[in-house]
Amino acid sequence: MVGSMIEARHLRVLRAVVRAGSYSGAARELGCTQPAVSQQMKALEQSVGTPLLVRIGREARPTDAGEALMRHAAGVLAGLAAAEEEVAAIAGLRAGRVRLVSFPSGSSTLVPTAVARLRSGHPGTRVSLVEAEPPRSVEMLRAGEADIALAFRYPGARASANSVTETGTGGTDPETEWSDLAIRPLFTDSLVGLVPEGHRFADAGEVGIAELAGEPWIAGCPRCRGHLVEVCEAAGFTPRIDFATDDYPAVVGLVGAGLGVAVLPAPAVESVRPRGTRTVRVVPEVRREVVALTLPDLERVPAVAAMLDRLAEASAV
Amino acid sequence: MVGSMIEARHLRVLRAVVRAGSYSGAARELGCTQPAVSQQMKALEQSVGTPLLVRIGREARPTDAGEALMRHAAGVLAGLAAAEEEVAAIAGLRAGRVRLVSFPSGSSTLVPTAVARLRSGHPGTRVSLVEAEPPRSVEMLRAGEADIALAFRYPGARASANSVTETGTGGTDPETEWSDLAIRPLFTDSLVGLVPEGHRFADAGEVGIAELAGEPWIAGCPRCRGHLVEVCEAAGFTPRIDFATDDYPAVVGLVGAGLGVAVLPAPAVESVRPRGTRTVRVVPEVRREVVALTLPDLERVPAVAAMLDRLAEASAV
DNA sequence: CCCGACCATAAGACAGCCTTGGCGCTATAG
DNA sequence: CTATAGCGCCAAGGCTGTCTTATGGTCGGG
Repeated sequence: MVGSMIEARHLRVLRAVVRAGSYSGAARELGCTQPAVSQQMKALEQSVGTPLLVRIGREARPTDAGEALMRHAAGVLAGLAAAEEEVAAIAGLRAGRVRLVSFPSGSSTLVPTAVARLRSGHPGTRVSLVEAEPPRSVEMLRAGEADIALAFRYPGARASANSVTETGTGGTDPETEWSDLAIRPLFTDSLVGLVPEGHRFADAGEVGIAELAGEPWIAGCPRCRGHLVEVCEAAGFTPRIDFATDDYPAVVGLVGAGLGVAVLPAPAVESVRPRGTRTVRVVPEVRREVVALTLPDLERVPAVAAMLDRLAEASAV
Repeated sequence: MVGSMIEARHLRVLRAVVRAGSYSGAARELGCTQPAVSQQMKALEQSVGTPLLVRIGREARPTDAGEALMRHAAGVLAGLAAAEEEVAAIAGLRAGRVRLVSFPSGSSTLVPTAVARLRSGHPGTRVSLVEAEPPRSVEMLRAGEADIALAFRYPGARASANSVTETGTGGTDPETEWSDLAIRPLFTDSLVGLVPEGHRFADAGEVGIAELAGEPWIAGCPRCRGHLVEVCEAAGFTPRIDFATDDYPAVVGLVGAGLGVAVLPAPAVESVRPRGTRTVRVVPEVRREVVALTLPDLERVPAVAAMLDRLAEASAV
C-alpha cells in the first residue's frame, strides 16, 4: 500500500492551522499538542512536494498550493462529514431501509404490527414488503433483493426423498436449505382441520388424521401440500388431493362448498370468515413454525436487527 | 487527536472491495495483501458502527450503509484526487502563480525577459506584476500581497542616521530592513552622470563627483535621492536638488532641457532616447546592486524558485 | 531586560498497518 | 468423489507512523 496519499487527517490539520493562524492554535482546536501539528504539516508538505504555508512574523498564511488544497479541503471534508452523518443515522436507526419478503398469510397480522412498531419507534426507517414463498423468498434473500424473509417449517419434517420430491416442492429440506442463513424462530401455530358443516366430524371437536383417509382433500401452497402428504403417509395413507391453491380464502370456500376437507394454520382460518365450515382439532397435533430468515451478516445491520426484534415482539402475543 | 474519523484510505479500500466484489480482488487492485483489506474493512465498519458489506457466497455486496458511504466516497475521492492533481501541477510548475513587484526601471528589460522565459518553459504558470519601490514593495511582500520584490541597494550605504532620515527615506538601511528576507543578488550596474549637451563636462568622458558641486541636480526616486545626497556629502558638498521625479524619461528630459545634471542607472539611460544629453562616467564609480527579495519560506515554492532562477539568468547577460 | 508565546527537534511509548504462514470453507474440474 | 484452486479468517511479527513529554531557540512586548 502506498503511503503518499493525502489523508483526511492532513486536511483537517491544514484547515485548523489556516483557521487558527498558528500551529499552537490549531493544536488547541484539534485537542492535541503542537508538535503533533508540526509533524502532520511536515508530512503533508512532503507528500505534496511543496510548501503549503508561509509564516511571516507571527501569522501563517497559505501559499498558492496551500490555498488550492484548502479550496478542495472544504468540499472533501464536508463530504466526509455528510457521509459520517448519514451512516451514523443508519447505524442509529434514524434512517435505514429493510426489505421484507413474506409468505402470503404471514403478512396479514404479524407483519403489519411489527412494521408499525418499527416505524413508530424509529420514524426515519423505511420498510418495503413483497410477498413470496420459499424457495423464491430465500432466493431473493441470497440475491440481495430482500433483507428478511418470513418462512415456516414443520418441526418434524425430513427430506425423506421421494415423498417430498414427487409432490413437486422440488427442493431440499428447509433445515439443510437454510443451513447458511440466520434463523429467528418467531412462533409456532397449530394446524386445524377444516370440514364442511354437516360433515360427520363437524361436531367431533377433534379427529385423528387417519380417520380422514378417504376424504377428498383441499391443499394449500406447494410446501403445505408436501407436508400434508408427509403427515398422512406417516399415518398410513396417501391423501387424495382434489384441489390445491395457496389462496386460503379459496380453500375455506371450497371446504364450505362441501368439496373436501383441509388442514390449515389457525391464523389463516381465523382471518377468513368461515362460511359453512367447522374447525376441528387434529390429533396428533400438527404444528407449523414460523421463522424469520436473514443472512448472517445482515443480522448485525441495525435496521435489520431492529426489524427482527419487532417481529419477535409481535409474535410473542 | 481522536482516531474514530473516517479516513480516505478506508474509502479507497471500500471502493476497491465493492468494485472488485471480493477482498482478494480489492487487494490485487490496491497492490497489497488480502489481510490488509480485511483489517481496513473491519476498522471502517467498527468506526461507523454498522456492517458495510454482506457476503453471500462468493460475492460481496454493500449494505444500506455501505451504499450510502459509497455514494459519498465517490465525491470525496474525486475531490481528493482533484486536489492532489492541482497541487501536483503547482509543484510541477504546470500551474502556479508568482506575484512580482518591481521598482519602475527594473521592469523595463529584466522582468520582461525573465517572465518570458518562465512562461515559455512552464506554460501553465501565471505571473502578475505591479510596480512599487521599497519600502512599499517589501511591505507588500510581508503582507502576502506579493511573492518576489525587486529592489536595489547601494553596496556602501550605511544607515548613518541623520543623513538618511533627513532626506525622507524614513526607514532603516536595507541591510537591516531585509534581514529576515531571502536576498538574491541579480546584478550590479553603474550609475552614470547625465549632463546637457554643451555642458562643460559633456565631452569629458568622466567627471569627479565633487566637480559637480555647484550644479543644479535632478534627482530620481526618494531612495535614489537619499543615496545621491549621501554620495555628495561623502564628497564634501550637499547637492542643490531642483527637481525630483522617479520618472526616468522625465529626468532625461529635464537634463536635456539644460535644467541640471543627474546621476542615473545605466540601463535607465539606455532605455530612453537621450535627447540633448550626454553621459559621462562618474568617479569614484557609483554602483547599484539589484536584488530580488522574497520570504524565506517562499524560496521553496516551486514557482517562486523558478522565477528567481529566471531572473538570475536574465541578469547574467 | 526579562517574560511569554510560538515553533522546531529529539527521544520514547504506543497504536496502527502490513506481511507471512496456516487453517477451514466452497466451488469447480478431472 | 477427490484434487485443486480461490477466498477469507486468524495469529504472530516487524515496521512505520503518530502522539507525547521535554528541551532549546527565536521573536515580540512589558
